[in-house]
Order: sequence, then structure tokens, then C-alpha cells
Amino acid sequence: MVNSPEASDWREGRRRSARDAIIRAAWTLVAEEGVAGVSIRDLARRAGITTPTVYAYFESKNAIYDAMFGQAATEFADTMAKPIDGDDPREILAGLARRFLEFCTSDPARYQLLFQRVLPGFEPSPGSYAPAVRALANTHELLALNGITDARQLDLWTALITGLVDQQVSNDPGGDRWTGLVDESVTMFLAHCQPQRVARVSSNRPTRAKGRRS
Amino acid sequence: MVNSPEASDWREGRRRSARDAIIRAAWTLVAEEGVAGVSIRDLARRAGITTPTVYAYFESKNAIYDAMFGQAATEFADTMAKPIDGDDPREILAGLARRFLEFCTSDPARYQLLFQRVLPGFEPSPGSYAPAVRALANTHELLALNGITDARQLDLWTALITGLVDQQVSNDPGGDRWTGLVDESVTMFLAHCQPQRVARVSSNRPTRAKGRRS
DNA sequence: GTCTATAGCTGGATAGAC
DNA sequence: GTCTATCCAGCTATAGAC
Repeated sequence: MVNSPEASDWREGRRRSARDAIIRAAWTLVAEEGVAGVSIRDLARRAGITTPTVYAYFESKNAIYDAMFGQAATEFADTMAKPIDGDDPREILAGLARRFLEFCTSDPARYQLLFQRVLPGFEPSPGSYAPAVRALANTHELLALNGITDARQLDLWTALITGLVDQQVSNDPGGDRWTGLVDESVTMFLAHCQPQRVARVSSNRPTRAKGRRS
Repeated sequence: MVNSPEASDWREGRRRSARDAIIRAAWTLVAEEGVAGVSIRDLARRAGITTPTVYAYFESKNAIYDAMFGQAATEFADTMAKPIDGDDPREILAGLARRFLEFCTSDPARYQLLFQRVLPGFEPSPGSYAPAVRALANTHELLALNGITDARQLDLWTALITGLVDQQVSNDPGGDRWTGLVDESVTMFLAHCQPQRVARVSSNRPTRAKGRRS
């Protein structure tokens, strides 16, 4: 029988691997040319196929970006969800920050696609976006272990860590000028939020949650 | 009499104002479409002229970007160089940070052009870049007044403040979710860098230099 | 200096043969 | 599914009349 389940699975596998090959070529291209510098022609050439073949697997260029975004978001969620050795909350927090910095700086193009809005007209689909949301919720949980539950302090934490990433990738790509400040940053942050080394109830109530994510 | 100095000056003034009109139109466009979303056609239409006329004043698209960059850099330098009232170093530092945040968030497109590298193939000319360097040197001077001269602490400061900007423009454009954290950030930063100066400093002696503390 | 007209190129996306 | 060939839109930039 032509349409036996085996043949169907086999075809499905082929199709997925062909899609993966295209996405792989896309990642090498964005690493070289930047996220906004990819064209379908270059992409096809790099993947060893022709332009129309690309459209046999993706219905548009944004669909390719969406697949890349989903893949990056999943990698991010998996990276951040892995347990951290040790039981000192401070070390767990520092480890989390180090892991985030390593993830972002090890692949600036991925970081750009995932966290900076640099593609006009591209919005990730809900399905591709979901893993990123999951990872951020996880981060907030770990911060809560350090007694950081106030919305203002959470925002201060995200600003501090993303600032390190931003400066690192912008002004010292491939180096460690800012990633090397992560421990000092955690020390500074916790000293500010836990003055008596005890989770302190903040005198000001959590402010309204206004923004979208973070 | 055709080439009298007066006529020459007049023509020069006309030429400059025509250039300014084009740049003005360019700024309104980038505010609407993003820095990477401007075309010469749209720009000309917005300025009430045609495409070739643009090339009568700028030799290329990048020359327009360069003029915009230079203008933004000058505005940045002027903004940051204005004296800050008061003589409490902490207040001066906080005022400086507030000023920087206000500058960046009040015009995200300008911020994008000036501090983020989002235009592939565009590098500002040395002449356009110079004012930005001047402003950064000025910032380092003011930090030195607070005893912040260590390179690591300077980097920590820039990461912290740019992190606030980045989160603000990315996740709460037009709001104050992160800009409202500037005072808390300065407190946290100075408590970390000046542990022995936890008590409020009543007077400072700006002329005293090179007090390396860390 | 300003226009009309267009060159020359690159981009995303498609038609149709095989 | 993959190809050749092509369409069509948009872009930067220029030629040449006025």
C-alpha cells in the first residue's frame, strides 16, 4: 500500500529533516550577516537548493523566522530550566545569571532574534513564543527563593542582567569585560535587596504591573 | 558682483537650510518607521521634493544617516554637558543618570541610531562620532567626582544604566516602569562602590582628584 | 537645483515543466 | 519535490532636459 503508516512516518521524517537543514543554513547565515541580512536566495544557495524549494517547506520568510524563534526559545527554556547544583540561594542566583549571560553572548544573532525587536513586521506566533514565557516564569520563581518578590526589584534585576548582556555584545563581542562582572553584580543586587541578609518586607507595596514581559 | 561674499554666504545658508529640512523629514520618518525603515523615496516625498534633489544635498543614503548621527551625537553631548544644580555628588550622579534616561527614552529612534548598531554597512564618520566620545569622557569625569575611577565599576555603571534604558524602550515604551528605578539604582550602586560612605555626604570637594577607592 | 524618466539591482514569491 | 524561468515590487542612484 502506498499510504501505509510506515511510509507516512518516513515521509514525515524526511520532511522534518529537510526543514531542519534549511533552518541550520539560516542560522549560519544570520551569524555571518546579521538577523536582518538574510535573503531567501542566499539561504537557498547555502542550503544547496533553489528558491522555490524553500517555499515547499516554508510558506514565507517570516515562517522561517518564526521557526528559528521557536527553536531559540526552546533552547532558552531548556538552558534556564536545568537545575543548578548547590543549595545556597545566592549561588543559585549567580549561576542563573551566568547561564543567562552565557546563553546570550555565545550566539549574539540568536540573542538579537529572541530578545531584541529588530525585524520590522515580524511577530513570533504564540506557539513559538510560549517557551520563552515559561522560562521567564521559572526565573521569577528562583528569584523568589532569594526573597525577591517585589515587582520593582524584579525589574531592577532584569535591567541589571540585560545591561550586562547588552554592553557585552555591543562593546566587547567575544570578550568577558562585562560577563566577568556578574558575581559583583549579584553581590551588589542582593546587598541592596537583602540588607540584613534576611528577606525584608518592603515598605512600599508592589507597583502596578504595566509592561508586557520581562 | 555675482560672486560677492554676501551672495556666497546667502547661498551657503540656503543650502544648509535645505539640508536641515531633509534631515528633519528623515527624523519624522524614522520615528514612524524605525531607523531601518526609511527609503530615499519616502524621505523625498515627505520633504516635498523628488529623489534626485536629495542627491543634490547628500551623496548617498549613508551620508544622510551620518548627518543624523552627528546631530544626535551633538545633542547628546550638549545634554550631558549641561551643569547640574546642587553639590551633593550623589545627587549629581542621579541627575546625570536621569538625564541620560530622559534623553534615550524621549526619542527611541535617536537612541537606536546613536547607541545600537542596527544599520548594516553604516559606520559614522569620525567627525560625527567625536561629540559622543566627548560626552562619554564627561560622564567619566563626573563619576570620578564620586570616587568611581575603577574601570570595573565604570563598566558596572554603564551596564546598569543602559539596562534600564533597554528594558524601558523594549518593554514599556512611553511608560516609566524602569526609568522610575533610577534613584534606587544609584543608591544600590553607590552603596556597593562606597561602602564606607553609607552616611550621606554633606559636602564634596570636586577639585580633589584621583582618590581611587573600590 | 529641480524636475521626468529610467537604469540597474535585489528582494520575496510564483508558474509550470519534469 | 525540485528545477528553470520569470513576475513584480521596491530600492539606490543617475542621465539629461529645463
